Amino acid sequence: MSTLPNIKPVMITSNQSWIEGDAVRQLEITANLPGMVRAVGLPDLHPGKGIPIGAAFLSDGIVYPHLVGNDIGCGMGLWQTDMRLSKFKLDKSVKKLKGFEDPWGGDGADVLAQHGLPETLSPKALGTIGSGNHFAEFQRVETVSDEAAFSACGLKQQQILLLVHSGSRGLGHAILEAHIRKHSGAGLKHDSAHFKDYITKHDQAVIWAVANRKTIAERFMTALGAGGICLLDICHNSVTQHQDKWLHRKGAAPSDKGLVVIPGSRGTLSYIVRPRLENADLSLFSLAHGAGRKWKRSDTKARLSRRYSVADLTRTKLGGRVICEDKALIYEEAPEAYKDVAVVIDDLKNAGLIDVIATLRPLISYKTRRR
DNA sequence: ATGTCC
Repeated sequence: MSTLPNIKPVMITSNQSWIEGDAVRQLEITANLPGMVRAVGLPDLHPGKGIPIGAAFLSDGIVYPHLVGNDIGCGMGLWQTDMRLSKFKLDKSVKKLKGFEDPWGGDGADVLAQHGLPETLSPKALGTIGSGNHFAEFQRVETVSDEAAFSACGLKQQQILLLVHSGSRGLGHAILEAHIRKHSGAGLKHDSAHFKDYITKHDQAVIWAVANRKTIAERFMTALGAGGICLLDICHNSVTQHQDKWLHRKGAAPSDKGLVVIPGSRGTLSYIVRPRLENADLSLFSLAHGAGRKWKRSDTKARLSRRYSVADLTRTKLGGRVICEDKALIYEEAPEAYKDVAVVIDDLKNAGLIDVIATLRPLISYKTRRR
């Protein structure tokens, strides 16, 4: 008599953190796909389109492209600009930030070549943020809790930072679509030709997304007459080889790639954290990638429109400005639609997975602006 | 999430 596999996901949460039942059910179902050996739900876990977001899955001999999703390579890049906080003019900067919906005027083929990618790989989309939860955000240092680690990575309290959240745009979308058309939700056996084809394209999309965040950062800094250096770039949607198995991260930041930035929402602080490697295996070398959604996009307008006008939403409780000239999106991405990132951070800390190095305060959150 | 429909 054979027994069905029953993989129990490990949950990195506490009773102070709210996880939807739907998200847990999605996690349990996904954890029991053929070949799955371990699964982890992170404290920002929330329901997705069948697959939960804020989770990591380890499989043996098989890869599931739909667990990575369409935004292959999506992640967070953090730049330290050469603009000093004391000289940063909020209103003036807000006025200067425009035109990012137009194609980038630079040499996309050259950027791709610099990253070792074919020059024909969607060069025109490079430098565009996209929609949904993507953004570019200027920030300032709010608190430093580990001075040594803070300065060791080159951080300076007086410098304006730029956080970019974007991914592989139409490229990743096309890669997943092509896979789904042929194989639906089926996995790819690691010795098949389709597997090799997918992994090759996936790895290109991951690099493309890095190039995209870099191009976006340069566009934004150039718009303010500034330069800057990249402090970190962390991908939270990918599948990578892990020992002799395959590790899918769906809205999960790696804890074995150095410092990680975990943003809350445009109305809360972001956290720069140092993963604690000695405990990293507990969560499949993965961390929360943000606060996680609390409300469905489709619910936000009804829940908030009587409390806040669009104009209200262009300013946050922390004094930040929001550039989002899309009425639906400005409600969908309201801080209230997200869980409390402080609780997410607490859960990761209490699990022994991270130490907080610093917190960052949003100054200008750029989503989209009409031409 | 998405040149948001091939």
